[in-house]
Amino acid sequence: MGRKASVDYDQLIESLTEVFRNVGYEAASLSLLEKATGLKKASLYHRFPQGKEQMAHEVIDVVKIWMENNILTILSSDALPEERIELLTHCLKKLYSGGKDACIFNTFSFHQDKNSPFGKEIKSMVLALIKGLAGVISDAGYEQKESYARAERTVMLLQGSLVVSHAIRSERPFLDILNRLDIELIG
Amino acid sequence: MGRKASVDYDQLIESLTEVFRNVGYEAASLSLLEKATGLKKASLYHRFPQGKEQMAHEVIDVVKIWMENNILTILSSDALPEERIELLTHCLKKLYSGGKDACIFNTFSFHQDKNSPFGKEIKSMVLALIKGLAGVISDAGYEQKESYARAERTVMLLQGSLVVSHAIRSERPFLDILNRLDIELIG
DNA sequence: GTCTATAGGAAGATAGAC
DNA sequence: GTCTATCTTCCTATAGAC
Repeated sequence: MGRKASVDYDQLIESLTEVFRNVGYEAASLSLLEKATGLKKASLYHRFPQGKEQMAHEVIDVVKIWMENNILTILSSDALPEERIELLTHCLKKLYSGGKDACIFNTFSFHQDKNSPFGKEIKSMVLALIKGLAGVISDAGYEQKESYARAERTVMLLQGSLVVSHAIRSERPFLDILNRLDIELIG
Repeated sequence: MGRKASVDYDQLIESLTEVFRNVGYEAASLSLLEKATGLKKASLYHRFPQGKEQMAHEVIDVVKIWMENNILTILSSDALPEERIELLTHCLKKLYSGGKDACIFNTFSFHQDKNSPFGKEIKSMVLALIKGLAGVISDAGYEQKESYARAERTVMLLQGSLVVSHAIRSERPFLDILNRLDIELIG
């Protein structure tokens, strides 16, 4: 009785991430996190002595590093803008499971306190993403101001398409936007 | 001691709405709802015997009626498309407090259970909004398919701009989209 | 129709055995 | 490093006085 779980850190964070981003921080109870990770509460506290808030912070940190190593690396590569956008498209499709999963940028923006403990990290990630996209657009020949506007607009469309996809329970809106990513960015 | 509150139904629903849409269903504890409404838990249960879930349902119902009587009425009026869009813009600006408030379509799409008890209502509201917008676009001369695509895209942009505005803690992205509403819809 | 008081359970968090 | 058992706090919900 009482099988031991033993999960490596990456797997652990991945499970936590899935819960946090799909139900939100407050609704992510330790019971849900137990089920998702296969670890008991006490084990989670052993790994994250500060509890749920620490879990969320580490989730955000890992997502940030993932974004830097994947999205932002793709965007700042020396490939052609069209090729970078093609890679980005596949990356986003996988990241959001084709529209089924929510985005942490959205989820973690809701909080009981007006100023959530995650606000600063989320803000810097969103701004970094917009900046990265603006770089590709600039490389495609647009001037800086227009590049930033297009980048921000594309982030809005992606976020909005996820909201609409979840609301109407269809992945089509998200996939439609993904398929037009090149047009939105540099078309 | 123990001042009586006595709040009329509309004021009550408005207070509940503010909590629900800004922190989400799960995080909207009765304590928060008490503070927002000025009524004690037992009084809230007197008004809503089914508890929190009933409160949320009635909030959604009132929002739906508000949407029909305001947004959808504006969109289907016999004024010029440009004039309807102008009215819509003011309406949305007020509804979301210039970008400060979140949208119930987004908030209520997150739930512990994969199938939330509010999913159907939210879905039908979002589809009704898209349909209403598509009507204006059609009236401006676009064909049906293109009208629907533009309408859906505009809803995405609005939702996405709210997400981005909250994430970067600036109302500018939302206000930017509002200022371009006419271009997005019939430009 | 509102309140105080409280039941009953789930939440976050800890102690200590293995 | 994981577990069971427990603690305390908060949450949803109810009983009953006014």
